[in-house]
Amino acid sequence: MKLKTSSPTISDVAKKAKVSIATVSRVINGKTPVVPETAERVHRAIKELQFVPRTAAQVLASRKTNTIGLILSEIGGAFFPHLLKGIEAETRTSGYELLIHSTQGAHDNQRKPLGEHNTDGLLVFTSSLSLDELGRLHDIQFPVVLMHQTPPREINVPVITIENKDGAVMLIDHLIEMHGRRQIVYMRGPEDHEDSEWRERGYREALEMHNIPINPNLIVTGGFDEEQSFAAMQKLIRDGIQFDAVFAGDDDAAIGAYRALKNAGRLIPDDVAVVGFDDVQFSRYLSPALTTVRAPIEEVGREAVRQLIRLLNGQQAQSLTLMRTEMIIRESCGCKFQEGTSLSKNI
Amino acid sequence: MKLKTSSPTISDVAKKAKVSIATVSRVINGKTPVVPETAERVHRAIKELQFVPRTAAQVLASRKTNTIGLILSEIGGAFFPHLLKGIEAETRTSGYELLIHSTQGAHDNQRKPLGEHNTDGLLVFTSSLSLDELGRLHDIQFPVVLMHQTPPREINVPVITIENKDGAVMLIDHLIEMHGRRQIVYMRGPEDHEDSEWRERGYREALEMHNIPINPNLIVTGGFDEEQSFAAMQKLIRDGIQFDAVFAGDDDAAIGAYRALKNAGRLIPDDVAVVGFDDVQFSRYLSPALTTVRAPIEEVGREAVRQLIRLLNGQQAQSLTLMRTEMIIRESCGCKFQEGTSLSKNI
DNA sequence: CTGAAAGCGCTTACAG
DNA sequence: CTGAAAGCGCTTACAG
Repeated sequence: MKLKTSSPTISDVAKKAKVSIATVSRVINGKTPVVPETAERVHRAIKELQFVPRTAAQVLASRKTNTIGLILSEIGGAFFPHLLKGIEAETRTSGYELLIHSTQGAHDNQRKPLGEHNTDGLLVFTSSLSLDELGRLHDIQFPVVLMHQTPPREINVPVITIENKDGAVMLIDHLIEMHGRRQIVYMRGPEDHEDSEWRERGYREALEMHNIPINPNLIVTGGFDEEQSFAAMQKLIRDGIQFDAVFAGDDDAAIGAYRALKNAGRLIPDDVAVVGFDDVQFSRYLSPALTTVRAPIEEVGREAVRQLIRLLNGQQAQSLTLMRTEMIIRESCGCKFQEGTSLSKNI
Repeated sequence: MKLKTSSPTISDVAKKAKVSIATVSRVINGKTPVVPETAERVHRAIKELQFVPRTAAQVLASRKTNTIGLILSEIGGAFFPHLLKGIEAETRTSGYELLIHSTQGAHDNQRKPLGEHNTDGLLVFTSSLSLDELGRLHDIQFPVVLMHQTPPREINVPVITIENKDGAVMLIDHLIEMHGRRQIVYMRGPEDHEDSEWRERGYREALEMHNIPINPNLIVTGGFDEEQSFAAMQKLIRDGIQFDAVFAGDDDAAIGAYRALKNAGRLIPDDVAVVGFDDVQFSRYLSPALTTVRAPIEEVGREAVRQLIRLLNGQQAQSLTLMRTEMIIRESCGCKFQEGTSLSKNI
């Protein structure tokens, strides 16, 4: 005796349409041809019973989850919405579902929130997955695409990332050549953050090209974070270190730098030029509007999904996709624009 | 003969640990007592085989997905990251997974990306779910919590929302009483957006309280969107409508208003005061810093998850949770602050 | 505390 | 084009 409390199953539909469950399954999946009249009966039965196939049963039987997992360390930060927007859009148009998990810094190797047990493939942003887990997934040939992180050489996993070094070089060149700055602070991102390392490399190379010696006092840690960068900038000022420009590492850190500089009564850009990296939403609205490098973050997300789907389809994926960056000149570097146009020129 | 290419299953573990699959299941779930030595053997087998239980099989057998679904209309907008951050955090600490789907405005009633077939309960932001679908879920008693949307009376579903009207009244009162503004524009949000309707009600009531007649020319549509609000504000200016203040509807719309006003050479706040709603991340960084109402968006997300989990546990949920809003006075209303402190005072 | 077995609700060769 | 049946990999009464 069937309880009427639970949702209808495929057998209920089959009974009502007077066909086998195999036929119901076929009209739902639409891959195998079914006689139109029969299909019509099935459709009616589905509608009347308000039948929705249980995903778990489909997944178990078909061994396809139709779901992509996204693992990142934290949801906060102005960077994240751009990334998610691209990923979500591309995932949706591809007909996949999106499962999101934020590790919040803690790699707990015990529970595996996202993996081969509940997704068809994984998108991983920076170092949000332990190397052990990454290695394990690689061993079982589970599809994974990395964003803004290069795997160890023995792990061949596609990577999508951006031209960090070139971007940094453009910024530093501009500060030196156009605005005559020579004492430029670099604010590092979090430990072991690849973006940060490449940006620092660009910073160093650009200084060397202009025969400006690297001053270790000018390299501090801003953590790609407003608060941390605020504190770091305050300390720099308190310590009496001389500088005439700041490469904040990213735009979030630039905000912290702005705040510390303004609190100390330093004028931006007259006393200190400030540049960021990423060109997140708020950057153009800062006062002064932030000169930065535009990272095609949304496109990184889209491309990561595309490559992952290639993998899911058994196709070759591109092992490295390096996206171009572009300098966006606004006012914080010292360039002048007419009042009234500043808000609109880069939109 | 078992193929070695596929991942290990619970039977592989059972075999290796020399127990039944039932016992393996029990040590994994930890609910039923198991003799320590046996459990130890099972744990070792799991580790050696790198066994991860297939979620689909667990879900199918246990009839619990352990997953919460989030449906919203769009990922963009400065509002969204705050909401997601709260939802994600609370979901994670509760041990649930989070499945996200954005409808992008299109209600396709055919495919049901999120529902009873793949989640234990649903979080719905504004009108991203059709009333039909909402009714269907309610009929089958599927747990749903609404955010920023009141359901039809016959559908009793918990709602989390904010004090929109009070917030709007505070803003308008402030503009009138502190800054002597009387020709205040209100920029509506999208069609049928409940937040927008309540804010408009607050706007109207506050004007009436001060015996200022409502001027229909001053009520336009900004769509809670930068571009749309930019266009609306431009049209207002082009049409020669007189006004000395703008209540932008939300902070995204305030940006559009800023841009249009600056392009037209109107000074904010001297010529036109501007106020927003939400207090999203960038609001304090605008120039001039935006006076707005702080909506506890992240907390709305957290509370929605909490209420949903009550439902999942068979407990009563609160049918309406109304969150307090708070006015954040910065500079765009006409209040003066010393240069150098403006960026930090509301952090 | 443990095992045998039924069952969760689908998909998919296989045969016709 | 369609059906009977095996199987996907777990959980959970039931019995002991």
